[in-house]
Amino acid sequence: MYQIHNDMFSKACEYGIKASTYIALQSLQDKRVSLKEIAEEINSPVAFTAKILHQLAKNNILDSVKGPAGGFQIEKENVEKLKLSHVVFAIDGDSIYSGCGLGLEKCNEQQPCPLHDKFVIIRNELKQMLEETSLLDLTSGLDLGITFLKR
Amino acid sequence: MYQIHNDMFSKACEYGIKASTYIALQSLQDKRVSLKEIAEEINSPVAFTAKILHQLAKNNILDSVKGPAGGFQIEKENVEKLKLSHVVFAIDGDSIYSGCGLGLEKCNEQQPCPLHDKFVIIRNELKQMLEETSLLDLTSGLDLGITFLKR
DNA sequence: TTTAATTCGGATAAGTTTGTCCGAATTAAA
DNA sequence: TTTAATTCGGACAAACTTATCCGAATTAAA
Repeated sequence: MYQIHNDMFSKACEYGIKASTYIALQSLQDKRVSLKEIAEEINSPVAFTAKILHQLAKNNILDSVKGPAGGFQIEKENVEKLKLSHVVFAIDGDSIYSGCGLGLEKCNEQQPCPLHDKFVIIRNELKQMLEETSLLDLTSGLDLGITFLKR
Repeated sequence: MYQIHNDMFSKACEYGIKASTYIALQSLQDKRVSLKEIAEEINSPVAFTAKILHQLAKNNILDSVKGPAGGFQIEKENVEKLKLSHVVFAIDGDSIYSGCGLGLEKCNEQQPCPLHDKFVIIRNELKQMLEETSLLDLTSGLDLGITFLKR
């Protein structure tokens, strides 16, 4: 009927997470990276990625520097402090934390949809995972060639 | 930046689940229900809902009858057998069971994305929830006014 | 047999997300 | 000071999802 609905995250969010992870990895080695390099490394459309990086920079997740030898960077000490939840929030807002699984305007403990209780459980686990996973966690396997940001 | 990304399910899926639940509830009382009534009860756009019901009927989740006094129905004995996973699958396909959290084409145990392990855990819980929740489960609270399909 | 209620199903429109283009602003280096 | 590399940011285009419209097919009832 429709195209496959495959997104726990939006594309913007996927790119944001992958870009942040790559930037974090390079930042740990004191390397600043350009938009072009990032897009290549995470296999994402350049201009679209630019907007997402800009958004992340505005939300103080990344530092951006214009001009030659400019690019994006994350303060070393922040690589561990920054969690997936921060990245997701900067791009998609607090959507993951609110909203009814069946799309009801007002759905809560008092007047829940039939799926409410079961849905809340799953979402809280997602929330917890996002809040306890840092950019540092995501970089760990990359160096060793255990994990990948493209393919 | 973008609109709030609020969907664990697509709208089509939300309507499909709510409609199936309402039809199940009425079917338990041997009532066949019309598209119009369904759309009203679940607060969904009529024509769009028609397409989703049609899709569910094609996948043998619903029985549909044309003509006056026609409408949609679910065999009583199927109300408990039909799980959320069946409804979701009929509308969105197997998306929930496949696909990488970060959108990689090839992401698996051997060559995972950095989020793979944590993502798989969450998704398996979602999968399990969908597979063990029946339409009967969803109807239980509706009669008693404990749960709601609109508002 | 006719009528009317209903689902079926294609065409099309509207809205959102994703993606592209291009010039402006910034800034390091020549 | 000029040049060139880069991010910034708006306008626009493409793709996908959601939604509407309307006629065809079906069928129970008048």
